[in-house]
Amino acid sequence: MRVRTATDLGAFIRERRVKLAMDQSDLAEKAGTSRKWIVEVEQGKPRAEIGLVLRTLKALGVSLDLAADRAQKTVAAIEPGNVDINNILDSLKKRP
Amino acid sequence: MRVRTATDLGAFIRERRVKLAMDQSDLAEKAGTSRKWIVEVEQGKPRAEIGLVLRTLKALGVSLDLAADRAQKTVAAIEPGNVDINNILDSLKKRP
DNA sequence: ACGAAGAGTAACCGAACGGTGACATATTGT
DNA sequence: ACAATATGTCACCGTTCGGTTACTCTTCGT
Repeated sequence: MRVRTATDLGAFIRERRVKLAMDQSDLAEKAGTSRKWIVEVEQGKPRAEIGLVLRTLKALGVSLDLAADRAQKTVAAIEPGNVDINNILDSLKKRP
Repeated sequence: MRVRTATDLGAFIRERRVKLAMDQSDLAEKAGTSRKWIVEVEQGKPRAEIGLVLRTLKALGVSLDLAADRAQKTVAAIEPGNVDINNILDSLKKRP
């Protein structure tokens, strides 16, 4: 599922929790947090901390993947047919 | 990229930012946050809030996907060949 | 009809957040 | 060598966090 907002996240977590037949207390314990926090996150709290979110996803057996959108190009790739010379130079420069 | 920890997240964000030839100030502005926050997140701050993280990923043209791990099964699916009768009943129950 | 279980809410509290502005180091281009 | 740029760090501050405990309100099984 593609997650764009905290609300998406909350919906996914709840759905997954229910599918695993856990109640909020179960999940809270497994994720090492409080039931109150689970309630808030499932409601889409945007200020929840990622650390807890990641632990919660782990407790739910959910993996999180990031991918650069094809639509958005790097500056070096905007000119068609270009080699990304800047990145090549950068990575060479960083070696001691 | 699979993200398991806040450190993973930070590394990905930095990598992506550099590829897009943005500095921390650029990204902070685009994501609607402060440069200080970008610094901390790139360093793997586990208590950063997801709302800002999601905005930052958007600013970087990165999509976030969640997927239930195949390994972990729902309770209803543990018994082989079972129909997930609980979920069916639940969804019927929820209709007004 | 009854009690149990799940979910949402409230008040309280210390701890940490994120923004600002300034300063200190790298690192870069000329 | 110099100035410009980028990154990391600091102190300060108002705001909000997350945990705890207790209470309500449904919904459920019996």
